[in-house]
Amino acid sequence: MDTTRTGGLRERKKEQTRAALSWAALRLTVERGFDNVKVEDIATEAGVSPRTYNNYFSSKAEAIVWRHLNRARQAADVIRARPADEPLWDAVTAAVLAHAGSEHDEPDPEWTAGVRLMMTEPALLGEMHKAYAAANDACAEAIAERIGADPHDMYPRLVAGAVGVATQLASELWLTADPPVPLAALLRDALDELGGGLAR
Amino acid sequence: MDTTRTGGLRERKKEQTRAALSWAALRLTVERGFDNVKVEDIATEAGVSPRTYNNYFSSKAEAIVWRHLNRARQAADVIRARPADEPLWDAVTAAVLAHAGSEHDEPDPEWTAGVRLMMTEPALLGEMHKAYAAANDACAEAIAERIGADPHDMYPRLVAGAVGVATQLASELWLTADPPVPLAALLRDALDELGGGLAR
DNA sequence: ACGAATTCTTGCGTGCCGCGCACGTTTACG
DNA sequence: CGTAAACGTGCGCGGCACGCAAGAATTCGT
Repeated sequence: MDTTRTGGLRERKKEQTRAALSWAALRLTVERGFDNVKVEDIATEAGVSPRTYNNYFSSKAEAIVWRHLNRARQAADVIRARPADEPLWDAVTAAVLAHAGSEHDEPDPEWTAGVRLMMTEPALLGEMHKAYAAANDACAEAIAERIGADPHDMYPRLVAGAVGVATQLASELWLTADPPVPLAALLRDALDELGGGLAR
Repeated sequence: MDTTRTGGLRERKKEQTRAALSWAALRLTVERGFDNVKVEDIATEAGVSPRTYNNYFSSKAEAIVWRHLNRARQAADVIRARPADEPLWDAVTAAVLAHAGSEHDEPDPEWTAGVRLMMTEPALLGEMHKAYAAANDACAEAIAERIGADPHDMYPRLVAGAVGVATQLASELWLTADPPVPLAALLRDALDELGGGLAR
């Protein structure tokens, strides 16, 4: 009876409208600019009441960033999927690189537009950083599992945080690179630098 | 005629009211909680019109975090003040440690309350992360100067970002440490780990 | 298979916030 | 000392987040 693996029919519908909402918010904001979009527009676009919109997201920014946050969270699963005998840093590096579109660019213009929007619009910067922080926590948990540490310890969270910084920085440089540069290369550079030690 | 080094009489008055505003916002929010404080209260507390408040800060969160941001910016100057022959990482480490209350704790309860508030109240998290990002940019600029690199290069910004993560993480662990631990120790641990390389 | 209970959606109303506009006052400068 | 620029302030508007309660849809027990 279940079309997907998650049983609840109701939950699937919820996630579906939530995704539609976030998608509509992103699309409209890219088209018109952040403050030329009213909540009513987003709700209408997704076929829902404006009031319902606020049952899913408590701010415009939250709706827009949600997709990006979801994607960032998956990085934790990719880390978990790495072979257990791999050294931690190699596993993390490989996971991040694999998660960010292996080696050749498939820019996915819709997604890059989203990233560029987040970094451009000041009203979204805060929410973006919150999303990165949440993703870092998820990664820290995965890393802690892997090395058998407490998720509240310093080391796993430090590693996760450093990876987050590298990702953010690589993304930003990638967006503003005048001769386009593959994202994977930037990521690898940043991660290698962190892995090798900043004191040199 | 000038009581301080910055000449403009007008500018000093501006910075003064801005500081008063930020201080009032912080104090009231610590006392009553974030959404039990109205802008009118903050403005009244600082002896200014509510309308004027919005000429200085465009949101409650911005006002509260402003002091913290200002303090974080100073870290860049501390880095610049380090002897030029010192290796980069040592200079950065020393600067951060010196900037965060050398070795023995002078908790400054007013300030710790502010930090705890920022990390507790979800409505402030976004603005806090934005502040850290701005501070990172300032530090990256100082670092770039020191090593004679372009501020837009990857390396200085990576170093600054890593330091920012270490600072954030150390602060958080410090606030939630059941047997109190000196902040400097946590900072040193995090920075050493980053300096020595995360691949081990 | 059918009715009850839980959950979701929606309309309405409220309080607050950010900001544009215009005017009076204060400050800087020649 | 007079002119011009910058600042503070009152007024008002559009929008947003959310509490509340009623209606609709879905799940579950039997």
